[in-house]
Amino acid sequence: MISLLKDLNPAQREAVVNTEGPFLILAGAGSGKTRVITYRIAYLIDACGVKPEQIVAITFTNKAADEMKSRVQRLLGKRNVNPWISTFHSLCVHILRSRIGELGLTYNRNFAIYDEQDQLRLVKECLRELNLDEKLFSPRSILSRISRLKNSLASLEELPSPADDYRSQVVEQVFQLYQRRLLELNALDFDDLILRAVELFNRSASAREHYQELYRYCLVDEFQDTNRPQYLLIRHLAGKRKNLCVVGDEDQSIYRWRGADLGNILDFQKDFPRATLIKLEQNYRSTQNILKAAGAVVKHNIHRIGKTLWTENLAGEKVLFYQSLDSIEEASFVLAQIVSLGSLYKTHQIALLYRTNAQSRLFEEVLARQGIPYIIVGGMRFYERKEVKDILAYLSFLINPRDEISLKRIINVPPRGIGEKTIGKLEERAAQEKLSLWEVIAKRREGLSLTTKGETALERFVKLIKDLRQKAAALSASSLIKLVMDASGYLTYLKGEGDERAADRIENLMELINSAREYEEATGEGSVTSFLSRTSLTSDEDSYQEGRGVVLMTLHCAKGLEFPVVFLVGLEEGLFPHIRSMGSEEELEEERRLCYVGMTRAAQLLFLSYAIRRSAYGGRPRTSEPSRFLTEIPPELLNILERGKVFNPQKEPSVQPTEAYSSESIKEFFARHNIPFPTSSGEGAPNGKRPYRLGEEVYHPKFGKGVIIDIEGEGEETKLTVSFLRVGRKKLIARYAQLKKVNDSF
DNA sequence: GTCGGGCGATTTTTT
DNA sequence: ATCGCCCGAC
Ligand SMILES: Nc1ncnc2c1ncn2[C@@H]1O[C@H](COP(=O)(O)OP(=O)(O)OP(=O)(O)O)[C@@H](O)[C@H]1O
Repeated sequence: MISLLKDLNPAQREAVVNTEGPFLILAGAGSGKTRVITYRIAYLIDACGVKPEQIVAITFTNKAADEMKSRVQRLLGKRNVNPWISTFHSLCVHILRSRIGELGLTYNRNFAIYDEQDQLRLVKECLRELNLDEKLFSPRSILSRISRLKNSLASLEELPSPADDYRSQVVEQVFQLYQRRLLELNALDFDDLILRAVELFNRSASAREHYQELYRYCLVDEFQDTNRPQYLLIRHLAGKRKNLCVVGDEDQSIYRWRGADLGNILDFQKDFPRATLIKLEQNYRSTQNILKAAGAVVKHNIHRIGKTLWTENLAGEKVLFYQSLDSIEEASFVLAQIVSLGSLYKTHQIALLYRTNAQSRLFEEVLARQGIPYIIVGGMRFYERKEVKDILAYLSFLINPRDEISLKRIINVPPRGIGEKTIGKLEERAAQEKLSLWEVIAKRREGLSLTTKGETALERFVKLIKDLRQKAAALSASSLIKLVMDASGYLTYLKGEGDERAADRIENLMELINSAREYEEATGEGSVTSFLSRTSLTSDEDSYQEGRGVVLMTLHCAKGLEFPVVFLVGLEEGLFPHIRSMGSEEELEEERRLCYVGMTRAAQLLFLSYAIRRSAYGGRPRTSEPSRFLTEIPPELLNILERGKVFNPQKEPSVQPTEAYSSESIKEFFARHNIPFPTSSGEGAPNGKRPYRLGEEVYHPKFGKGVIIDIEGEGEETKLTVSFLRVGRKKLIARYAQLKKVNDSF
């Protein structure tokens, strides 16, 4: 334990050895906040004799939780020690599965957890019931407003203050019905998990005292991104002991869009007036250049407290910047650069970060083609795939007969002749007689003038469900999944489709069985409910194993992680900052913080790239200007790579930056590996002098370096649109503009 | 009444 | 790529 403390600086040590009472640690990126949490846990167990199960640590993502678990494990050696380390949501599910009865509502422990798909179905159902037109009130936006409303609430017992405009009134109306339905369906959405846990602690002294007694030490990472209900939960857990340690960085607050509230930091200081405030100012992660560049970007935020952050690390390379003509070239550059870094870095030391999940596709393709191992974190989630969701919906409905959303999802999947009309009649009766849909289906279908076909189909469906339900009790999740797939005819149905798409789906279902089996083996937990919890709470199949390859993920996912090499791609206005976040200064500042988070993930090398043209899903390519964040980095911190060249870190870059690249061009690289290189369409003036080409790099005495993105007219009349790195897009007349061609590397 | 094909609109970020 | 919607086939 003495050796533990050697790895800490004095400020960190203070935060670790003072184990009693409230602590607030505010500090910049890479200053060792997470290290404080992990060491504090280890110290509590090792030096203070605290029982591991008396400690609860909360992180923001499952990845972060896993990471923290293994770090703690490592600090404590081989001893098998299990403090509770999880996300807010997992913790709440854990609490609610054993105590939800004490809410005094009609919930029971087999409650379903609704993901966004389920939520949308429910919102649509509510809209229909309220005779509101989906066209006028998009379910998506209603849902997001409901979520915002809920996350601003102290608890679900509290009614929102009445709104004055019509739309807000509609939202509140839908919200009320939506919550009532969730209760009827014995289901909770993600927000409810927190809110109902808070409500449980408000209402049940016994539950509250139980957990306060159990969790004597409470630690929270990424505190800046907690929302109101999460803060209230923490406050409950801290109880009278107030052994609460929270760490955060307001510059890394990137979840305000889902209700994260910096006010929590102020409230913490109000609610725990004797809290010790600790600031950490030394960054241990990044090179000076990376840190300076990231700091320069985030300084452009006006609504910011500001803080000191310095490092003893080397200056390192400048931030490397590559400007490509289109997204394909960007992917090619990244691929070539990763290959050329191959001698210095292992693939798993490299991360590829982007703003939106959709951007991963191209990179996946080039990496796969080249045989470079990679893993994708998040994105198209396994448990959200249609076929997987379908089977999980069967499970959910078997376990929780009130789960009508799942029932309606699977009642005619595979198609068994129970169509819209039939379901309509059943629902009508359910509403009239105040029965659940399933009760009507199972017991009260007479006299509904159903077709013979519908009637027999229902008869068989009822038999199927009753049969499955009877067997379910004795089966593990994996066996039940297998049984459901066979008995429901789902597998046969997919096999009948016969195309490769269906083959993929079958494979995914086999993988589902597998993941259930692995879960059972890893946890010794056979219950279907607990497997269903897991599928709702964790996004990835256990695909995220360290050391498996280049890590591809969104910037949001990367929070809290660190990599020797980071590629931050798609730095274009409209993409990053994202067009939908450019509406207000607040949103823009959040995008900027996201950029700061991304840049500060890098320890040694940071590559930024940008594509002039990019085609969105199927549509025509759009041209865009470089992200404003690029222009916010002081030029002297940037090393602008020439098109077609990769950076070669073996040469000494800080002396002569322009000579720092390898002479192997990307083109040669592709030729060597026999990959067709994406070409840009050549256009330009035919007469006399060498014409300008689209995508060509030029230099303007006033505007600096830029790339030609459009050419109009011919000869003397040629007009060029040039995207300049520093000043953005300009239209120039070729004859007058004193443009110099920079080079012709392709 | 049900089902499947074709068509158009639509996707930020996550638990 | 996927979902909702519309239309024609059974
Ligand atoms: N006192 C220290 N001595 C040496 N290395 C340290 C020290 N404190 C932290 N580090 C290292 O610095 C890096 C960043 O630490 P950590 O992830 O805990 O920072 P953080 O503040 O949580 O970062 P962020 O907010 O950016 O996620 C890690 O690699 C960690 O091992």
